[in-house]
Amino acid sequence: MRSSTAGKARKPKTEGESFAEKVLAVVAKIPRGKVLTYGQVATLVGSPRASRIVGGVLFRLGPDSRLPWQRVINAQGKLSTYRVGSGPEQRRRLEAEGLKFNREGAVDLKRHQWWPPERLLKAWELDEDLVASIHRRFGW
DNA sequence: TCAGTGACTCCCC
DNA sequence: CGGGGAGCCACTG
Repeated sequence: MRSSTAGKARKPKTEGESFAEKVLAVVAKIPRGKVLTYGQVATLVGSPRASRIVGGVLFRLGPDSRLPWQRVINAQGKLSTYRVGSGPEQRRRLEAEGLKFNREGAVDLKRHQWWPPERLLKAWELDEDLVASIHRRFGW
């Protein structure tokens, strides 16, 4: 067995799912009419600072995916997908679920942001310290 | 193996 | 409230 790469910690990989797979699993659970931010998703899969990677995963997923990718937005309550062309599609889908956009193109996160129920957190085996940090960081 | 990349976030002014 | 800039880190070729 190779004696590891020098320095940086690598992704588990033998630990079952990859980062991307975890992201998709979380996204699949977001209820209709609710949203998560990229940062929340990253936090929920155990890498609080990997929000950009979450975006990359969803980008590669493609707009035709069966998953509710439209329910992931940025921390400002706005859509980050205009840059890649799927902004109108995402907005249309969210409005179809009852979300309202204000004049600046943002939804009310306080009202629509979702947090998984305890049983899901358990199923995802989130570290207790992580859950505690989530409470602190997002005031959940 | 490794440097480049980006559907992000935060911080500072 | 808005814009600029610097981190961030899994993924990609």
